[in-house]
Amino acid sequence: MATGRTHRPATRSRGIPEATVARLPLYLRALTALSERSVPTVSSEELAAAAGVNSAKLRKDFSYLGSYGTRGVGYDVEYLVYQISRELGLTQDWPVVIVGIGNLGAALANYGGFASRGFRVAALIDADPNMAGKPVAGIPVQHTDELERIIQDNGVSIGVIATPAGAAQQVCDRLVAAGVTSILNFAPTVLSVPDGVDVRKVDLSIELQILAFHEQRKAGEEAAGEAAVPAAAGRGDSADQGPDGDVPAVMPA
Amino acid sequence: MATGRTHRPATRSRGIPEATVARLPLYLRALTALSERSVPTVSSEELAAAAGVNSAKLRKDFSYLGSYGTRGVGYDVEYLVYQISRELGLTQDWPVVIVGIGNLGAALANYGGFASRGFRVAALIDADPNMAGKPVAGIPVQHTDELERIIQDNGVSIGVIATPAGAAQQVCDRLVAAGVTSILNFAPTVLSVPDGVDVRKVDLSIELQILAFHEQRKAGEEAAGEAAVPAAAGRGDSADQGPDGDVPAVMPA
DNA sequence: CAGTGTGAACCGATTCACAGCG
DNA sequence: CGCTGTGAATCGGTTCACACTG
Repeated sequence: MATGRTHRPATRSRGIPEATVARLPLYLRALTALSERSVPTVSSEELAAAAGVNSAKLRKDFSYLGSYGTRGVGYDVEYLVYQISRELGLTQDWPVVIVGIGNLGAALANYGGFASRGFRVAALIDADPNMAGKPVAGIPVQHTDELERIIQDNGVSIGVIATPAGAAQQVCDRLVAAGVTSILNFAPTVLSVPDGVDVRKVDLSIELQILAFHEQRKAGEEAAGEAAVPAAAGRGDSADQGPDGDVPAVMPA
Repeated sequence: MATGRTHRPATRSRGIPEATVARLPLYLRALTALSERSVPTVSSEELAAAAGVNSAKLRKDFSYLGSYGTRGVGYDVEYLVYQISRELGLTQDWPVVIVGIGNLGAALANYGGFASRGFRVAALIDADPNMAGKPVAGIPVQHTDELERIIQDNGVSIGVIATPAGAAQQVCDRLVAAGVTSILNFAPTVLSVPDGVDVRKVDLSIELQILAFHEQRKAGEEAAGEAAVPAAAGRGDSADQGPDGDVPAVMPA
């Protein structure tokens, strides 16, 4: 869906399915953990369990990247870490700016997962003049007026929006005008962007609402007779942790 | 994917596709905005634009709920708000607990989107004794020791984990043992839970990594000749904002 | 012979296109 | 006549099952 129309119909050399791309970070995390424990190789079965997917899917995913395994043995952990990092573009480091330094923005700024993996928080930006200069996560907050200069000076192409919903579109427009081409949006709004700009959305309340839906189902089904809930032994580790599970949601808009 | 095996093979009365469920909150938000502006009816086209999806998908989605529209006219905003709220189970209100009151936990506690839509933050829980008693978003933080009691006293069935990765599984186990059956996990770990418990995951760094992948693609393709990037007129509002775009990711695990 | 790599079957979701209705 | 509702076509992704290989 997302990857809408006319998204590169040609130059279709190595087309990795979006669903696969969305899982690569998952594999990468699991592999990194193995790497830290100096595990040399893993089987698809083991790695799949660690990443929370099933092994057939994992093997299929890797087959899109190339044949990096050894039959009868498994995958070389270090090698795979490298290949996936490269595929995701994490061998270079990406400067990102975070706009909107409220609780959420601060949480993002402090989030270790960014710095550790190819991302560098180039600047924190907020509209509140009182915030200007204050350090958050060791980085001084700068005023929105500086936005364009910051983007350009640092060659930023990825922006994170953590502002209130009302400000999001305006911030988005300025980011895009200044040269940002990928946006991670935490504000609960639909952003409209020109063609060629990718937007991903993370929406906290939507996730809860989806859980509520399923929760309601569970409650309703107790009554509905039937041998409901087979209640197979606890701790069924195998199944998909369906991350965002999902489908990517990137769109040229 | 997520909705793995043997998930209610029977009692298949009103089966709403997971992909549709994941979009209902989106429609609901757009409808709420229209409702506040006292707009009485919308066409599928208009509503789809406001929600960031295409109209065919929206109509198909609504068709799973029933025939709530009027041909030649559109949908009644108020009525639809009610129907979707009911379908999502938001007419009742769900007490939730947030475990791990760091920056992220605090951001979640302050997040207006929860309280406004069927959710009530019943308690904030943190392992740090120094946090105990401190109010965050007007709610006093309680110590982890109280977790089981809090869950039971408040009949909490939905828990939010915003702890560091290392603590997540342990917290999860305790939540589940105390009776929680839906978990929203912000910690970058794969949680394993018994059958019948739903887990949804929100992972900040994964989203960025997916953006990086696409960003890298864009950079690479400039060189690769070809009439790349047709650059259709700016601000293409129609296309999917593919929210989490996604596929649900709920799993009985 | 254990475990990868992959064609083929399957399944759910999206899109198309138009019949049906207010 | 305009817009909904939906069967049919299509697409992308997942699962199956097994041939192949180190």
